[in-house]
Amino acid sequence: MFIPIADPTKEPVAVFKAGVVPLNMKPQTIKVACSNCNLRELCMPLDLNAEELRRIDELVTTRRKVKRGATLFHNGEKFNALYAIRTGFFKTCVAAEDGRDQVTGFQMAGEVVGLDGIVNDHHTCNAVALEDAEVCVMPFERIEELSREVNALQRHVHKIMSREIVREHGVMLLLGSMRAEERLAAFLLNLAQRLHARGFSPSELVLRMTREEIGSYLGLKLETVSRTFSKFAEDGIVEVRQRHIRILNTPALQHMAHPVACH
Amino acid sequence: MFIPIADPTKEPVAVFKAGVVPLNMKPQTIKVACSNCNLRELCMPLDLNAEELRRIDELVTTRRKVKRGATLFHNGEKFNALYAIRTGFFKTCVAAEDGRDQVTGFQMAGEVVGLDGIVNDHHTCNAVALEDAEVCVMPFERIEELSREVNALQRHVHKIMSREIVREHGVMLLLGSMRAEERLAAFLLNLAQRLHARGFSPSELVLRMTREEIGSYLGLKLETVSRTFSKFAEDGIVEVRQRHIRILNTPALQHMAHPVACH
DNA sequence: CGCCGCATTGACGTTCGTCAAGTCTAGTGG
DNA sequence: CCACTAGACTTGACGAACGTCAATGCGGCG
Repeated sequence: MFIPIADPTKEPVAVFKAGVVPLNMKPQTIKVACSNCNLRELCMPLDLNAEELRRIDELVTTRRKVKRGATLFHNGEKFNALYAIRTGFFKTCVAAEDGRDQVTGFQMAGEVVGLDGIVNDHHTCNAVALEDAEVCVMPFERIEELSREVNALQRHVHKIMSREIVREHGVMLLLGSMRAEERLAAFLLNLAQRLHARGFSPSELVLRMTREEIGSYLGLKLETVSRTFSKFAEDGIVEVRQRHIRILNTPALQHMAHPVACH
Repeated sequence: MFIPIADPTKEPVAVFKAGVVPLNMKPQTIKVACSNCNLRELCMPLDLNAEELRRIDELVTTRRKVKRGATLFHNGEKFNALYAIRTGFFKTCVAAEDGRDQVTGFQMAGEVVGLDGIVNDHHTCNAVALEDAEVCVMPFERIEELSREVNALQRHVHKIMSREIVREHGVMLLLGSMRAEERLAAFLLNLAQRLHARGFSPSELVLRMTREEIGSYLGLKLETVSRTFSKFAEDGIVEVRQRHIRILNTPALQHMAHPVACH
């Protein structure tokens, strides 16, 4: 099956609890270099020797907190850096000049945002935190410099960009040829799978975005999203309580997401 | 205005006739190194010194002819190289396992295809020639090697990938929130603009793809594409004779593509 | 406790998809 | 050079899916 949303788990990844830190350390004393970050498997290359690991630590100059509702970067802003999400949840959206806007993705811990800014040296979309978040700032100049010397990093950067392109192909398939139920099913499965890869339950999730944001991403109106949730609930496929979702019947949901495999 | 399809003209580009070569040379004697290719401004970085230009010529190992209807690469195939289109016209499409497929883009001379293959070392879509075509084969290993040494090339590769991401954002906006007329208008304007940048008329174009392929790209059925063409013709905005299109009223078309800018 | 934003649900309308018939054109072979 | 054919395109009638508008419900936060 083709999974239409970002999938960093294509490369083997250890399962862990995101955000868990030893209780006997105060938060501000925690050394958060990439080399000992528990998200390293998600946002950094795997096969690094000690020397390379040390150099990779130079990539992140600062970290930055972004409050819920605040923007990490916005359309038109000068592009300087890519951002690796440490904690929190983002949406990215592009705006048509007539005011409509389209959510182009939802990003969570370990994923990288900002790739849109490279072409024109300015960002072409907005990245908005859907919950309080923290990101690692990686100046692009430094990424380019370092990836000339560390082959694994160069390869990694290429893969991250290619992965985003492939993800968007999947979204195009979804938007271009799926019906409402198929879209929502694919969306839920993808979210669940990404959360599962981060150590959360594979069947229980809390949506960080509104029905309207889901609708924008899926090319549907919020009422249609709501109705489709209700239909899934009636059919006993998921349990829906506001933003709390429990997937009761994963195979059924998968079957919805890929329709008529057999005629 | 947001233009939802690949736009290599964001960087300044000389206007020229594609495919024009001196008549006194036999085709097979033509030396086609990047350094003297008339498409260089489109697929290669601009600011290279003589030494770098020479090295760039090493990028293209071979050229490959692809007959109309044949595939350049297909889903599942091992990824080895990126391809710069010298002549001809391609579509790329992803397939859902149930048989539906979605056209993800149309590519013409000077554009690069194959980026989807980098993540998993295998292509995830098909690239099919819509007319007899010729491509420059650029082994990806070599691209990576060389871009470690030629900064402008490194930057260029990053930009090409980022541009593709931004293009796809535009397609998502189109698929997610535009109506049929808006989609087709945006599509025609984009095609015309890209052809214009290659030295063709800004208002007259020959479609290389079927109504069905246009429909797949735009998330519409072929009948809807056909009807929308007819409506544009009735309104005197374009003249349609099969695949020959003449844009009679560009501003009107632009107005269709961005709807209600003012309420 | 009350308010406000988000979510749900219903009734109705529009757009686009489906099905079907018919036309045009480019390409093929006699 | 012309007739034939298959594929592509057009057009119409109808229906389904989703959007729109509106009323109501719910829950979290101050």
